[in-house]
Amino acid sequence: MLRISKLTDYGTMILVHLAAPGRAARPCSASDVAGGTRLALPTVQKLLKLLARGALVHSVRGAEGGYVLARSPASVTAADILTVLEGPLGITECSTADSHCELEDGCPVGGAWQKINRGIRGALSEITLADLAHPPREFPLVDLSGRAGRIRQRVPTA
Amino acid sequence: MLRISKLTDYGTMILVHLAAPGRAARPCSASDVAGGTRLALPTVQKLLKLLARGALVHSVRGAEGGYVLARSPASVTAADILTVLEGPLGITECSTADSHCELEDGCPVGGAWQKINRGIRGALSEITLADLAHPPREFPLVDLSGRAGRIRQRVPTA
DNA sequence: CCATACTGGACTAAGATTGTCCCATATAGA
DNA sequence: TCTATATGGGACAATCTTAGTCCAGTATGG
Repeated sequence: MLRISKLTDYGTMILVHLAAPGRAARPCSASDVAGGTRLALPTVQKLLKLLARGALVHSVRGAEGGYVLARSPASVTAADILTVLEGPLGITECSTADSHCELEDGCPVGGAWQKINRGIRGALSEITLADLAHPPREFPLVDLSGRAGRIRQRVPTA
Repeated sequence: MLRISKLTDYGTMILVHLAAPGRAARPCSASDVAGGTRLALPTVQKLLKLLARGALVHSVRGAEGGYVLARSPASVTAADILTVLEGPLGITECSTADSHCELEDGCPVGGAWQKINRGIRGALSEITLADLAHPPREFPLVDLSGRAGRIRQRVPTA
């Protein structure tokens, strides 16, 4: 629960790939990224478009084109990524957009969700892409579950 | 994004309803709860079953039966509620159950999700049902969005 | 007994998510 | 100029999840 979508997870992987040192020099094509992340090409293409539209990566069209990180890894937070890939964050529907709540008045719960929301947003804002990209050791991995893997989309054949 | 399901939102309303002072005395039937919360009866029944199975409410069968809060409102956290209604919490699939990640090794992102996970869990553990039930004023409602309503299921007719 | 209520599960409809593909456009280099 | 390489912007179907409803079974107070 409270889960982020797989696409978002993939998108994060892509950003991490682009954040690797040296990749800021020349653009990295979608194919390159797909190869490097072992994600399926069409999916990578889709995600990169989204990331470009969200201004997290900069795109260069044409031959020799590709994608480059738009900002420094340290300045991109997890909250930024989630916002771009999943829309404005909010735990309940009401806490995001223009929602017409039929019980606005007698709804004492809303305020608390907002507080929780802020807590979550805080946690998401503390992690930057640099943190994600880099050190596997910095996070104790206290492990709420016993496993640290992640389900990945299997690449068809190529 | 990072949204909780409507069912969870409804479930929280139900708990808040049951946490009202005086309701700990005699059991409250599903119909009562539906009436009090303006949610549809079948939905309330379903949710109450889940809450009972999760040991958040205690059920009394037979005539004059119903549901009573199993613990004091102050001892039930939002994390408890979410866990019961949406299963073990975890931002990514890998962070919850037994997932077989095909890229376990070269996956530097996992650890960071765990950290984010802990931040979120912390935020969720700070809010109790008592907070949710009670004071509408205690939470500043800094308002990340401009609205504070919540979409509710419309009761058919009755 | 019988009306009241919970228990467990099945079931459908609706919606969101995933993953793929196609065509238009832009550009580097021969 | 021409061509191969890439992105841009959708459309699209398959699939999974969510939401909501309903029914047969069991327990219990009066």
